[in-house]
Amino acid sequence: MTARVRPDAPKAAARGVALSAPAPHAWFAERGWRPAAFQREVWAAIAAGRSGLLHADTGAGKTYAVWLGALMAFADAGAAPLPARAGAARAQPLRVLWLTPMRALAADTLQALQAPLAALAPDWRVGSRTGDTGSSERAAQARRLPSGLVTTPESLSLLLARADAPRELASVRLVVVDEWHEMLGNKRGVQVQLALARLRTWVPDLCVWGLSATLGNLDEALATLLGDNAGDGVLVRGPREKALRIDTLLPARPERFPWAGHLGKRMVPQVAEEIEHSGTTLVFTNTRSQAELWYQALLDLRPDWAGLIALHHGSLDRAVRAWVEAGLRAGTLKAVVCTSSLDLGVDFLPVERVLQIGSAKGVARLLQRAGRSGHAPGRASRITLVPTHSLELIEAAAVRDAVSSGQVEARPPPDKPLDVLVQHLVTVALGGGFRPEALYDEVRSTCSYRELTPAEWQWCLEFVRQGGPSLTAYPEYRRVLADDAGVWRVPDARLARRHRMNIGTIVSDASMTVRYWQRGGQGGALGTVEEGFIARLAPGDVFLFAGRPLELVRVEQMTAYVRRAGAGRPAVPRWNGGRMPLSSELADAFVARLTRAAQGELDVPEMQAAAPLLAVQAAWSALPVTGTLLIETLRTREGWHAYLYPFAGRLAHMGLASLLAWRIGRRQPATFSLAVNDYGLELLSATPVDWRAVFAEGLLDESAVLEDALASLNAGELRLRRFREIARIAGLVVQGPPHARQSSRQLQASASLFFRVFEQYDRANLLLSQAEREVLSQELDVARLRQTLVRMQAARQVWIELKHVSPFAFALMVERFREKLSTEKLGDRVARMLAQLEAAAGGERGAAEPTDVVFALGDTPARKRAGRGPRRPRRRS
DNA sequence: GACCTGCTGCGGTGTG
Repeated sequence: MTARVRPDAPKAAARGVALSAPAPHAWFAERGWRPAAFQREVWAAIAAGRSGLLHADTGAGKTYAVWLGALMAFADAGAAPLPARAGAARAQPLRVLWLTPMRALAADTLQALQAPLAALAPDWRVGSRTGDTGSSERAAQARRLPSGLVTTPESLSLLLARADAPRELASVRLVVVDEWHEMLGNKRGVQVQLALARLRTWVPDLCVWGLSATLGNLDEALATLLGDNAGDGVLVRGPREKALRIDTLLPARPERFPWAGHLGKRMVPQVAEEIEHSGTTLVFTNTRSQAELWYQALLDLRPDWAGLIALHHGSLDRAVRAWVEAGLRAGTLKAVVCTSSLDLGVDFLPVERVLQIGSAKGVARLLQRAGRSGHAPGRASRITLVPTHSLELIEAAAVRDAVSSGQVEARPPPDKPLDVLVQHLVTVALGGGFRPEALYDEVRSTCSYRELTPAEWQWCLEFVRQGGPSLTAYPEYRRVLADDAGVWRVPDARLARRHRMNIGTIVSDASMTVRYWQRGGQGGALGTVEEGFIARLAPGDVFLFAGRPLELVRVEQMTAYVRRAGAGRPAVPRWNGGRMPLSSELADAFVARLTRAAQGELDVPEMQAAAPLLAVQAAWSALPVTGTLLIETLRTREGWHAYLYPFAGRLAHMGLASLLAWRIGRRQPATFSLAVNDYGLELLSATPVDWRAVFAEGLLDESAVLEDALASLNAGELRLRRFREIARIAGLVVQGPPHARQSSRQLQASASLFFRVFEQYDRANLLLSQAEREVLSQELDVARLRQTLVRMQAARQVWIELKHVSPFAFALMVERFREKLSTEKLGDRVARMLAQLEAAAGGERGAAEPTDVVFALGDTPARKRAGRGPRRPRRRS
């Protein structure tokens, strides 16, 4: 193998990487491959035994990953030249572990690796191992692992739990973590960190490489991947991102475009038009029910597209989704309406257009989705934003600004989640056992646990030894015991099986399978919906799911049996999914846009389309711009309203709203209704509040924010919810085997029981405090909340006494009505509000009376029936 | 009494 000096690697040189990289093997040369600079950089680093992180933008990642996979063959060849090994009788032992976050990616990766590996290293066998792996392959792997193994973090943990793990895994030379950005910020990533620490103990000079898409904290991503060895890591950047085009589908009549709402059905005809004139299109929506509704709406408009457009989201059965994916690959589908379920995964070459309905909520997500189009080399990616209300026009302009200035979100790794550690302890006890002192050092070599205190460590040991003080009486919580030699092991095969069935950190929602009803047998599975939704239906009711109206036939054993239903007005399932807030990066770009608009700069089509709304906002109130805190107050029949726009995302706003309400309530008795969205929040009191006086009294003080936030919310309920997940991960409650799985309701009940027991008898239980920490950081976004308070204090306050509900306030008002809907359908009510607002906005501004909307909202059904108009406002002095 | 916000991802069963 020849070496070649590479003159152009300033970055690598700065970090001290060897400058020589092997030339491509003849097999590659014959195929015309000329490695790019960054590929050589990675290659050289691996040849030098260094670890690192390769960052390449979406769309190119897969390809690079494959090259990296080929590189590992060369890395290994350093020890034994390829030609000599070609005829080797004995296959290589496990050399390379390749981790992917998705089973589907494992299959793809394997396929891509097979040809180059067969040519370069014929004595290598490659295989994959995921939950999909068949029993014969499993049996073969139990005898002998392949030389290159593509697997998931969970399956790797299962490998670590094998008694022969130390011997079997000691031959590993290189671990590649694909899509590291997907795992870095969550507990799956923590599980990967722990597994890597384990492997490093057996293989001190283990080479570890991460592959990552665009990320705001690349250095941290590298450090987290490598733990204590980070000092030696190399960060390699791929070529500058490919051409990316972000445009917006502007509403036909911007001045009539709604100020609130999220479905965006008004845009259906325009979207259909775009689909009509494009190649294969992905239509991303933010929620599963929104995907269902959009799919239906498109079909209603274009019945001739039946069979040409499809639906894809996480609650659909895997077989259904596989069919859609195959259709995409084959290019037989014109469009697919989907959720994040198609963010990752198979490279769909034929995808030409990507449409994003509603806010993408973050820059990284937008880039990820844009990257799904124009996958072929030399083709640009294009994403078209489809706003669902007027404020999203501004967001569209903002997100493009953020992309061009490289403002991408960071994903911070979780801070020592003890549930994951507890699970890992049992895994390690199964996989050959451990000595606490040595394992403590190993665990602390990871980034997430480097601050783990001896007391916390002891607590975890005790917890796996006997379940902590309150569970000592139960044998199933005596999971790990020290043997005579002082090695901690799992003493019981039954406990071992129980643990293996519970490995992993993903905890799913309570859900029920939906199946076609068939006499004398089970019909095909369509997917899953939440138990709570089905519970509200009676047999005969119709709901929309998997893109078709279904009639509920009966419910049996966690399965809802259905048949096709005719036309009608179906219900749409609701899933209590995640609640992604607008990212700080995007919010900042949003405010920057408003600030420029306030200076008269409307230089892009989106801002021009938003101009009517901005004009009304400016005339009736003011634009919330950088450095100011806009506080709108309003007096209606409902009471005393205050609207604030901190732009901190809905999670922080929720915390902030309840915090403010609670602090005001401490000064004077008051009850508040709260409403939040990603832009701001509303406080509404039925009794008089002197807002200015209240805000003057240190209401925005950021000290004691933790205590106040917890006190102000129903923190108990939030903590319990969080604790349920923790209990599953820590192995306190287990699902049981697939054939006799407990219902999620049962699981929840037992988790709640533990919660209460711990609260009463074991207050020091660290899993309880972890639940609290997770509530604060993940449900309330406390760091952002605190930051926001600081920023609000420093800002200049702009007080506006509203006469009309301002456009920004309008969205919040709608939000609140969603919560407590009475006699009127939300849609009707919003439509009426809109009509009146538009009338007010369209008429002579001075002439409009301060009535309309606000007071119409206070209209009672009785008055409406009596045909009387809205009551006149009772004006305050 | 419906509802028109709320994403994604994995794993296990068996033994000659």
